[in-house]
Amino acid sequence: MADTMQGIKRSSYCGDLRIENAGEKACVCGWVQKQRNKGALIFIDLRDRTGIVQLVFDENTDKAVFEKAASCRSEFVLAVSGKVRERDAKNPEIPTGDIEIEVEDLRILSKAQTPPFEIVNGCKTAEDIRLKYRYLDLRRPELRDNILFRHKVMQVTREYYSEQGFIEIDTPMMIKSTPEGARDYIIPSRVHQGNFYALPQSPQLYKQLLMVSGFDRYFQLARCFRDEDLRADRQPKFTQIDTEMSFVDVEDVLKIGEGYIKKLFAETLNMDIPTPFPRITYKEAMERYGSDKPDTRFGMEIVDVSDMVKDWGFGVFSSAVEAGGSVRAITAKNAASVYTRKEIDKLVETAKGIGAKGLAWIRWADEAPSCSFAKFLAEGQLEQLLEKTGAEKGDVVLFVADKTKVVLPVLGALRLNIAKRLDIIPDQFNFLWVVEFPFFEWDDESETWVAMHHPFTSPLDECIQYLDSDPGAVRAKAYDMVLNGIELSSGSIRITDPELQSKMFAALGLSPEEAQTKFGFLTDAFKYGAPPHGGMGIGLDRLVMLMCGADSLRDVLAFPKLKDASEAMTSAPGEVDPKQLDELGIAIKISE
RNA sequence: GGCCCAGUAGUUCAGUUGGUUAGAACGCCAGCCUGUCACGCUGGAGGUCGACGGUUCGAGCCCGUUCUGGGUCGCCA
Repeated sequence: MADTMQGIKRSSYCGDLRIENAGEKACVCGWVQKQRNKGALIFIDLRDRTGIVQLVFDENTDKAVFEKAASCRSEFVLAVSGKVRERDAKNPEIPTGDIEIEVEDLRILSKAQTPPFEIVNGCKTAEDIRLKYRYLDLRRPELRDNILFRHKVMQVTREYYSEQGFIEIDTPMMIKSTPEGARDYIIPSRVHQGNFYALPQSPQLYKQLLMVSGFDRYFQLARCFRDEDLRADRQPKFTQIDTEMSFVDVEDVLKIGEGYIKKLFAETLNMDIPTPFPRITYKEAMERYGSDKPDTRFGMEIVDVSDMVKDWGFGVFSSAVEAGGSVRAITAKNAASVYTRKEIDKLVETAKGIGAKGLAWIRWADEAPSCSFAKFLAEGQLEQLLEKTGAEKGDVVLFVADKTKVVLPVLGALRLNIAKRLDIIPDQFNFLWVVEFPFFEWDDESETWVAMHHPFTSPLDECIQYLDSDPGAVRAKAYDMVLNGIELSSGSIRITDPELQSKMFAALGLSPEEAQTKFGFLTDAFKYGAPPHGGMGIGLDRLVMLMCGADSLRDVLAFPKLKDASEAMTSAPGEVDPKQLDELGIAIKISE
């Protein structure tokens, strides 16, 4: 039988004891990190969520307690009482290194099997094994500290938005499924057989209704769900710091967002993030970085050489420009030593994988630059290209010629790929706003315009005139907060004018009837007095991940899902009792 | 769904040209040790080499199929 806590009470966390406590009696509880048996002297490192404290047992003090200590193995759960004393041999490596506890009462509250991996930082054990024993993995200080940090972030978040007059309001988790956007997780209804709720992808529509109700400023640490394939930075359930404000325009929303980041970094990492954040339009972000979420921690910006090369007679370049596309380049400084011919060939394959037809390049390693299309160039043209791209000896220049909507993302992806390889990305936090997103995006598959953000996004005032004539030119009051190449937040000013809203639906090819069925409850609400409003949702998980320096969302979530959206410990999802299915009127048909 | 990478001891890995009984480190178990803190020393246990099939006198290694895990593209308004 295990010992109990009868008659004792924890007086302190392990990691909190200091030299000032020397001479005091203390009772601590925790897990055995390590037992070191010296023969007639045993040390045990006891761990809880605050850290580690050393226990000491002397054979000559109390034989019975000593022998009990000798039986302790890793991960046993102990409660000990004794005297805190200054150590003979101090350990400057840990905060409690000046003291130890001379144990008088030792309780073994729970024995433990040998864990399948060691509970230590820098654990190299494969992640799937650690996820199967997540409760053990979470004992590791680095993971534990991420979870504790996440708690701090959530606290500061609530504090900031409350201070700014935002009201925290829950919105429903079981909502109506709308076929827009990502795939929904759906929940069958028993009462309404054949009907389904959906888990929310975001509280978008409800928070807009709250503005109509007059709450004016709303926030929520909202749980959101999307049934799409997972990535290191994508989980099926995620938490958004969801906000909405009334009587505002773009400036007001961005200012609140910046203020939040500034306070958060100051109070959790003691870092000053300069505000306002740099702003860049979507168009400029695409043209300079080939991405709508640019990583601005390094240069290697895209250069347009279309005008220079279009008449040079090199078919690959000239035909791309003639077809309405462009020829653009990036210059990787001092890359020639890493990017040998063979490595450049790999880059070409990478580029093809992303959608490019090929990659032209100049590699300037030796005295004379070598160029993949040298034989098509006339005297002096290579020099012109080198000058235009700013290339010098030691550099590699890469060219992509195609439709511009292929060229830019390909170069953007190569830019990131190369920067990682060359290890030139400094460790810093570069926040920026990407603004003026296009409202519409042409979808090749359905051959229609679709909303890039969502159909309630307000166009820029000066763009409304193009709605009918040139949808592609319509820019929106939509903005993203970007940190180090990751989209942290997305938001917009919404449409509240019914007339404008119907025009947007029409431009998206939605008939008034369809619009009414899908979104009627929102547009109807707007008929009763809707304040202008807008907001944003900040991805809490991604934010915490970046602040912790973690590589994966799984490192900042207590119980993440695996790549196939299952859960390692409970192996959810699982089958249900046929009776449950009967009540729901559901029959299972496995598709091939 | 496509592509790439990896599966050998509890864990992390090595394993040469296909050749005797598959190794190391950590962990685990036992013994010794009064100031350790990555404790030390001695000894020990621990393997369906992911699975199936094939080639071969002989397969951890070669070939085929398959399973599992990870990354990535598609997808993610």
